[in-house]
Amino acid sequence: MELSAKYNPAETEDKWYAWWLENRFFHSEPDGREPYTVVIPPPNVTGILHMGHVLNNTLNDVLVRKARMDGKNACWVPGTDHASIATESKVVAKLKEQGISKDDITREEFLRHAWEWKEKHGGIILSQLRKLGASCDWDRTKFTMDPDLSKAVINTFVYFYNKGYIYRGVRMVNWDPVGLTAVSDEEVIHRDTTSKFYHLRYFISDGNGNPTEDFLVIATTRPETIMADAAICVNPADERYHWLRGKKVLIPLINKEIPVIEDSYVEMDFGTGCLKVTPAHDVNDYEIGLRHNLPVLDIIDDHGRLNEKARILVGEDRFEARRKIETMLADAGNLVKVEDYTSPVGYSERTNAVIEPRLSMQWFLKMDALAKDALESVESGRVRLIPDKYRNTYRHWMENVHDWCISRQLWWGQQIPAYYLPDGRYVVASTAEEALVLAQKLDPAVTAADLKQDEDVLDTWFSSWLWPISVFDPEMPGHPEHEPNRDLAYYYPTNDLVTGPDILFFWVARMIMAGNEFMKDVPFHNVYLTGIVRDKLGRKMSKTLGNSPDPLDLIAKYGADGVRLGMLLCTSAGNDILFDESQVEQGRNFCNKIWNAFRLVSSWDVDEGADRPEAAAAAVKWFRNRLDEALATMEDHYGKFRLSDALMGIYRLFWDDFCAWYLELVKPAYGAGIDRATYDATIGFFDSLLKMIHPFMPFITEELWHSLSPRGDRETIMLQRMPVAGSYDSGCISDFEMAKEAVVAVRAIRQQKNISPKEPLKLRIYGDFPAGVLPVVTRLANLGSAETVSGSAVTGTEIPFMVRTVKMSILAEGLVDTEKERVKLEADLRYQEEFLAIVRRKLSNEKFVNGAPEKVVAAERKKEADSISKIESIKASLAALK
RNA sequence: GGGAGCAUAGCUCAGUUGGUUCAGAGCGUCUGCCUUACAAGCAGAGGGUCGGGGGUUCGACUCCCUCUGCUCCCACCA
Repeated sequence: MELSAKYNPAETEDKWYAWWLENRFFHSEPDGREPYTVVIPPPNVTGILHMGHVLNNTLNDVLVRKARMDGKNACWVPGTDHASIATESKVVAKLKEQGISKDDITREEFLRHAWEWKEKHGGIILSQLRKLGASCDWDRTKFTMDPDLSKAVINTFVYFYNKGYIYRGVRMVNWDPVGLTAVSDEEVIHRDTTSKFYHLRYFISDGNGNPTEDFLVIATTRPETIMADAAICVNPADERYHWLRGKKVLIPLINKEIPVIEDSYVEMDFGTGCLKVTPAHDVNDYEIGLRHNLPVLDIIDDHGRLNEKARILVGEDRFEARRKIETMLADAGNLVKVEDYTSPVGYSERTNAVIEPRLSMQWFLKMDALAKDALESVESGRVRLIPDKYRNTYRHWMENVHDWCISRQLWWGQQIPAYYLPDGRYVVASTAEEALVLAQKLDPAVTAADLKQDEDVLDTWFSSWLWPISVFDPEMPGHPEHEPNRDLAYYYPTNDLVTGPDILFFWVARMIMAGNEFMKDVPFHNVYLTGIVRDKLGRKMSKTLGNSPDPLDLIAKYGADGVRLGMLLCTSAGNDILFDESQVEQGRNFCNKIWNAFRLVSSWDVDEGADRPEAAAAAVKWFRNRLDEALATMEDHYGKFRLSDALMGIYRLFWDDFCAWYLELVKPAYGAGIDRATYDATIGFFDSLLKMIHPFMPFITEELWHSLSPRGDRETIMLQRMPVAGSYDSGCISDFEMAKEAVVAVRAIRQQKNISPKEPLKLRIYGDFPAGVLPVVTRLANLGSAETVSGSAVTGTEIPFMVRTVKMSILAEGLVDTEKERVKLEADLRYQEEFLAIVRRKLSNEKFVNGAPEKVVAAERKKEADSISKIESIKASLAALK
């Protein structure tokens, strides 16, 4: 069969993936083997594949495939996250397009739309992962809102409630006026934002609500909230304002009288030293309000608009109101000045809306005890963070954790299992039936119809923190006394988790908490934290910037193997990835290289009668050792999660060692057959190389592995054992390296002297050269002859060169430019003499000889000896030139 | 404001306890090649006083101090 000179991934990738699925090679069931378990960081159910997913899942797949080939029972559990706020906002937007407002429909109707949306878009990202080659056990696909997983979430809530960890209360929370829900502290992104600093004049009241001549000036960034001011606050130590004690001031525009209070919270040297206290709309002000028993007046509604309590600008958006009130204040004579100002402003991670600190009734989970154990899990090393610089960050977070606001004012998610009695009291239970029983203990008259379930749902992370447990046994969360089922007992704890550092606290830390709580064991042993995928210019890839390529386009253009390789080549743990399409091109080129190496080998015909050439024998011996060496290095890199190093090692092994040296050495002459021993060895090497490459490039390796030798119907490379490093002879490798150096030197001479590669050259060797690899030089440097001569008298018709300490020369009558050679040799001589002087200076330093380890000193002495012999050799060559 | 990290070739990065010519790799660049596996290729070459300065040491890319530049995390100065 004629093979194309270019590898065509489109012809192989879908075929093999379908075949893998058909044979259920990815499927895992508990058995006697050692398990290797990974759970996918569940992507948003309605999401589509982006470069971050490609990075993450490629790394995951490499680890899983490697473990599988190491003979472990590898299980990679896929699934999706319901992503309550992200999904809900998408559904709201889609309904809006259809002219439907969320306010006009019931919860049940909305959820019906949401589930439709989920059914329609929910599978997309998972099918995209298949394109990438991800070897997930699709039979185990889970969704965080599957009925059993949702039940686990509810049980968890009830468990922590009964344990006293969950409480309900009015607290200042981060309100997202676009998502219309509270979000947790972790979901707020602080960004420096330019705004204005308004200096406002508040007149002192005469006691009857009328302004006097006197006034004070406050500085604020939020003039639209002045109507909610409850006081003006100064530092008690601030003598400038002692005259204000006991006074009342009037809020501009609405002339509302508020007191002046003192609190050391106020910084005297910031702004004017006068702070307006607005308890409803600022976290600190709220705290001050509590201390001073100030009233709370909430003038901003859910959507971020001023409500009727503001008295003016009612119905205006907060930012619009800010613009308008500036003019109004100026007109009223209350605006002293406006300065430009930059300060951190909180934005919603999901909707990018400016967060409004707002007082509201929410559910919280106490974190201190959970965080303490989760910190210990990492500090003790039971969970290893890779790279470990994240341990510091992790510790800091765990030591400063706040209680977790777990309620969300959304519909898409697990509804909080709290049931209210008509009198306002409530009970918490897993089901309405159980709730009724509890409620009737409080009030025997209560009926099922009287009970009203809490409207809110739980934070998405309140379900995903159970993921490593609930995907195996959803009965377990909330029931620590439950006997783990067969799957959970076998697969838990999982081995490695690959995820981004941006969700270290959202997700990773909380999974550790849930694992400790319900399993009394950590959920995973290693957390490999990837970098963020950025573009060439270092900008984060994002939809809005439009700088993120569509992974599927890349796969179509370069093949999945090429994309995987391109991603992995620039990946070191924890560092950001500067992605560029040229890397994918490199990946594609590597596919092509492998493909063409195969084409070469497959074109060979074995000649059973042929003898093995010396060069081939040397090549086989060397490559056998080299392969073992490379395998040992590879294992070392895997052990340290240095996957791009492991890959690069294999890449060079294949391209340089195997293709450029080995194959060139064993390649039979055109039209000639190859001897059996060399052929078999080559097929064996190729087989090993394909296995080494397979975790990184699963498709092409499966394709070629099947073509390389006859295989059974259900034989797959993915279930072959990874070659194991044997012991190797480094002397053999070193000898071969010396032969390579000689070949390179001769080739360089050809280039310099413009000698065709086809012209056989005569080589002279002055000294000892490892005899076993001489045929290598003869073959690849295309030598007509190679003779070993004694002495060092190079004649004027030779071009001398050094390979390590061995002098060699090429006989090249008529091509030797004596003058040039002399200049070159003299330069070499000067270099060597300087080098020798440095070495001798070291060796004559007693402190060095006495202080340095023996090995180092011995090495220096060898340098000295080598240098002396080189100098002698160069001098002899120079003498011969004269 | 607090904390962490980074700075090595044109670009992206290795360099594991200070010590074999340890200053490396990949890509890119330059030169010569359509050589019967591969021009998505082959052969060869050039390129860095390891951010600046100081210190410890027989010896520093590696350890310490300092300066400069960048990044990230955390944080309630309105």
